Amino acid sequence: METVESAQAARIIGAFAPSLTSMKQHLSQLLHQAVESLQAQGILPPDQPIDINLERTRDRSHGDFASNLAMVLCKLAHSKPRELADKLVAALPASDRVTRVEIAGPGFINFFLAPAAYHENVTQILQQGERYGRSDLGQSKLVQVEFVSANPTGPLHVGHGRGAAYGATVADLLEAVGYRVHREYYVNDAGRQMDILAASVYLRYLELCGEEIPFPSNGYKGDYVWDIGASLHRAHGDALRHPAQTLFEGVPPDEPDGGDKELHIDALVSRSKKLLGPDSYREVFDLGLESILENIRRDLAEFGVRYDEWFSERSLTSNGSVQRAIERLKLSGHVYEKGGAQWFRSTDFGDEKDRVIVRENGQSTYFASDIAYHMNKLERGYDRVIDVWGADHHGYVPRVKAALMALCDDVAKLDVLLVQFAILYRGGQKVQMSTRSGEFVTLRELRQEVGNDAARFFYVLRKCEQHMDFDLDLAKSQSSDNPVYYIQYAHARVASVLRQLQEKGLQWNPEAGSRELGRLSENHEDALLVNLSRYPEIVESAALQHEPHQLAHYLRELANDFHTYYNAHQFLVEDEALRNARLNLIAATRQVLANGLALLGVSAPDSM
RNA sequence: GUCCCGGUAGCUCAGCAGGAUAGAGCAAGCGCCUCCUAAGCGCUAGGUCGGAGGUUCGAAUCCUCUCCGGGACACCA
Repeated sequence: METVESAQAARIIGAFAPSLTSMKQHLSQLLHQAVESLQAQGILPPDQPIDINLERTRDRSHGDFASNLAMVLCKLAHSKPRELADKLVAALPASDRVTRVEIAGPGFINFFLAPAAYHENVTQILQQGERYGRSDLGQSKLVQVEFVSANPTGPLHVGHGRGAAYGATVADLLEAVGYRVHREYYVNDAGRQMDILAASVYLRYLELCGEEIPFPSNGYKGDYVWDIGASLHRAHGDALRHPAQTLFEGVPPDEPDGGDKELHIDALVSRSKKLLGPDSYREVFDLGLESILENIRRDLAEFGVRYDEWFSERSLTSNGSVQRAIERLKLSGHVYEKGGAQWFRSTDFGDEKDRVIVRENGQSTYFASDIAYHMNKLERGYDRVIDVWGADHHGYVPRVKAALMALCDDVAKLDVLLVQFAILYRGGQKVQMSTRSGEFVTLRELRQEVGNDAARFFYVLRKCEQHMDFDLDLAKSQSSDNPVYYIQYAHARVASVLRQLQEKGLQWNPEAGSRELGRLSENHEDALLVNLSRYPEIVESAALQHEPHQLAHYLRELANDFHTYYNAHQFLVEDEALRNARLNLIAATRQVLANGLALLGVSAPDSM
C-alpha cells in the first residue's frame, strides 16, 4: 500500500536537498522509522495510520522542533508517555543534522539541530535566490482561483480591493508551493443590472443632447456614467436621440413621485430597448460594459493583480450552457414547477429553501447561470476550484454546493472563501460609505491615497473572513508604526550596507562567507538563522490554509530580527572572515524579505 | 426567527488540525545616533484569553449552553 506520506518519504531519502523544509520532513521521517521499528517489535500495533505531529518550539531551551508523538500514542502502546518516548528515542536512526534528542515535560520529544544545518540553509537561500521557499507540494495540480468578479456596473471600490489583494495573494501562494494556477474573473455581462447601466448611459446621453431628463432614483448616478454618455455622444452625435417625452411614455412614476423605483427603472429599460432597436441598444450596452470593464482591468493591473481569463456570463447563455445545466438538473429529478416557475429542490442537499432557476416569465435566474458556470469549471478538469466571494454572498454557498451535489460528486473540489468588507478609518473616524448614492471610496482612490504597497499589505493582514479596520493614516505614515515601511526598510538597509561596502573599499566574498558561517555566534544571529529557516514552512502553511496573513506577520518578525541585529552589531567589520559570514547572513535575509514581499505583491526597494 | 463572523493587554490584532511560564505592534514610562539610513533599537509596566459547564494526562484552542458586537438571509445581480 503506497501512501502519500511514504512516497514523500522516499523522495526525501532519494534526493536529499539540505534545506530546512526538508529538515522538518527529515525529522518527521526519523520519527516514522522509529514508529515502524516499534511496530515491528510489537510495542505499537501494526498497520495503524499514524500522524507525525512535529512543530517548532516556542522556547529554545526545548530545542528546535518538538513532537508530542509519545503522548498521542501512549494509549495504543499501553504505556506511560515518557516510557514510550524513551523507546521511540532509542529507535530513532542517527542523523548528523541532529545533535541531541531530549525527552521533556509530560513526554515531549525535543530535537536539537546542529548549527551546520542552519548554516547550510543560508547558503541554500543565496544559491536558490528567488526560488527559496518554493516547493512542489502541489505536484503541478490544477487549481482555479476566481476572485473579484464584481459587476461591471461601476468602478471597483475598496471592498473589491480586499478580494483582489486576497485572491491574488492566495493564487500566488498556491503557485509558490507547486500548483498550476488559473486566475479568473467572472464577468457579469448579462442581466438586469447591466440593462439598468445601459439605460443610465442612454439617459445621460440624452441629457447631453439637450433633453430634460428626471434621472431615475434607481439608475447609476456616478460620474463615470456621464463620461460614457459623452463618448456615446461623441461617436453618434444626436443620431440616437429621442424626445424625453417619447421615452417616458407609459412609464410608471418613480419613487419620489409616489411610484415604485424598480418598476420605473425596468420600464425605462424596455422603453430604451424599443426606441433604440436591438442593434443600437446593444451598442449602448456594450459601450457601457466595455468602458467599465476596461477601467476595472486597468485598475487591477495597476494593483499588480493579473488574470488568465475573463469569463463571460453571457457566453453561458449564448452557447447553451445554462440550458444544458437546467436540463441536467431536471434529469437528476430535483426540479419541479410551482407558480409557473422552475424550482431546484436544493433542500434535498441541505439548503434552507428551494430556489428558482427559471422565472415565471421564462428567464433563467442568475443562480442558473452560476450553476452552469460551476459545472463548466468542473468540466474543465481542475483538481481544485476556489471561489473568493464577498461575505455578503455567504447565503449563496449552500445552494451552489447543492446544485453541484445534484449534478456530480465533485463538491469537495470547491472551496468558497468569503472576504469581509474593510472599514476605513481616517483621523480615528469611520469613513462613511454607501453604495446606493454612489458615494463609496473607489479602489483607485485608496491606491492613490496610501499607495499600492500599503494597500496590498494591509488588505491581507487579517484573515479574510474577519472584519477589518483599515487605518488610512497608518497606511500612509512613513514610520516604523507602519508594518509595510518597516519591512521594506529592513530590505533597503541591507542594500545600503552593501553599497557602503564598496564606498569603504571592503570586499565581500560569498563563497568564503559560506565556509565561515560558524563564526556567527551572537544571539541576534541565531534568531535570524532560525527565522530564515522557517520561511518555507510559512509559505506552505499560508498557501494550504489560504491565509496570507501568516506570511505578512512572519515578514514583520523577520524584519524585526534584522533591525535588532543591525542596531546591536556592525556588519562591515575589519575581521574578513566574520565580515563575509555576516554579509552572507544579511544578504540571505534580504532575499527572504524580497521573496516574501513579492508573494504579497509588495515592492522591495533598495533605498528609501 | 435562521445562518455566518468576531469577543485575548488601554487600542489594533497574532496564537486556535489541544501541548510545556499566553505573544506582537501601537499608546504610556525610561534609555540609545563622534558608529553600515534613529523611516531604527533596548528596557519597564500591562491579561481570571466574554461567562458557565463538559471532553482529557493537558483547553485561549474541541463540544454544549449563555451574554455582547458586526453581518447575511429575493422569481436582484
